[in-house]
Amino acid sequence: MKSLPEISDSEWDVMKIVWDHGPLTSGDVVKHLSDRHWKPRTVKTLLSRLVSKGAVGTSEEPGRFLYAAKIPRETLVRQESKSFLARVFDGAIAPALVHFIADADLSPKEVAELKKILDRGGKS
Amino acid sequence: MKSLPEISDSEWDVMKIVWDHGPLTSGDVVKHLSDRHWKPRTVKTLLSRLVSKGAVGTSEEPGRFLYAAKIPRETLVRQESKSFLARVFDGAIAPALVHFIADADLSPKEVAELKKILDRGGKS
DNA sequence: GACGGGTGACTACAGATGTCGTCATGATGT
DNA sequence: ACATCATGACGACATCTGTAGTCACCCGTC
Repeated sequence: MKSLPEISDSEWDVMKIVWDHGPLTSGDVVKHLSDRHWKPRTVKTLLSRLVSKGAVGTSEEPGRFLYAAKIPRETLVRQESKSFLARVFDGAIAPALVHFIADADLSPKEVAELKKILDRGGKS
Repeated sequence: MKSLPEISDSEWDVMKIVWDHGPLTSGDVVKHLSDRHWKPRTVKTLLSRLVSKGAVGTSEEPGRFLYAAKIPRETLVRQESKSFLARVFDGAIAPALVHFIADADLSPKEVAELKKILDRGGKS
C-alpha cells in the first residue's frame, strides 16, 4: 500500500483546480481561486506542499513551470470518504447513507437515479 | 447559528465513547479506548479539550468526576457530513451518494432499506 | 544589456492537533 | 492517620495548517 498523503481543506481547493484544469501554472491556479482571496504566495505554498506530498507533479518546460495532478481524483475521494466514514460512522456505510438521504433535499430525478444505482450496486 | 466546535479525529474517538456509555469517569473512557493504546494522560487531554470546546460537560459528585456529552451526536454528525461534502464533493450530495453506493458492498437487505428511505426522502 | 514582473525556493508564525509529563489533591487501603 | 494510587489542573512540544513575506532567478522589453 502506498499510503496516500493527507490533503487538508485548503489543499483540496487547490487540488480541485488542478484536476479540473489540467496542467497549469501557479498563476492560473491563483486566478481560478480568486474567490478565495488568497495571496498568490499562499496558493504557491499550498502547491508546494502538494508537490512534496506527491499529490501534484511539476513539469518544467522552457518558459513555463506547470503543475498537474499525480493522484487521480477518484483515489483521493475514495480515501477521504473512507476516513470520513470511519471517523463519523465507524466505517458503516449503510447508516451513513441513511443519514445523507434523509438529510438531503433530493429532487425526484435524483431519487430515481439513485434507485437505479442501487439496483445495479446491490449484486455487484 | 451557534457555531459548533471543531472535533478532531482523536476527539471523535473520545466523543463516541462518551455518547455510547453515558456519563463516565475519565478512567472508564481510557478502558473503552484501550485498543487505541493511549496513555491515560492523552485521553484526559482530549477530554479536557472537548470540555473547553463545550462538546462535553462535567458533573462533580462526591467521589466521582463524570463526563457526559453536551452536544447530541446527531448534531455533530450533521456538521461533519456537511463539511465533508463541501470539501470533497463541493457540497453536492447526489454525486456523493452515487460514489458511496457504487463503492459500498451493500447487502440486498440494505439496498431495500435504502430504497424505502429514498421513496420517503424526496421531501420531508 | 540592465530592469521589472512573474514565479520557484526558503522562511515565518500563530493556532490546532497528537501525545505525553509533572504536580497536587482527594480517595483508598491497611 | 499514613502511604499509595487515581485523577483533575496546567504545561510541554513536535507537527500540521492557514496564511503570507523575502529572496533570487528567468524572460521579455526598452
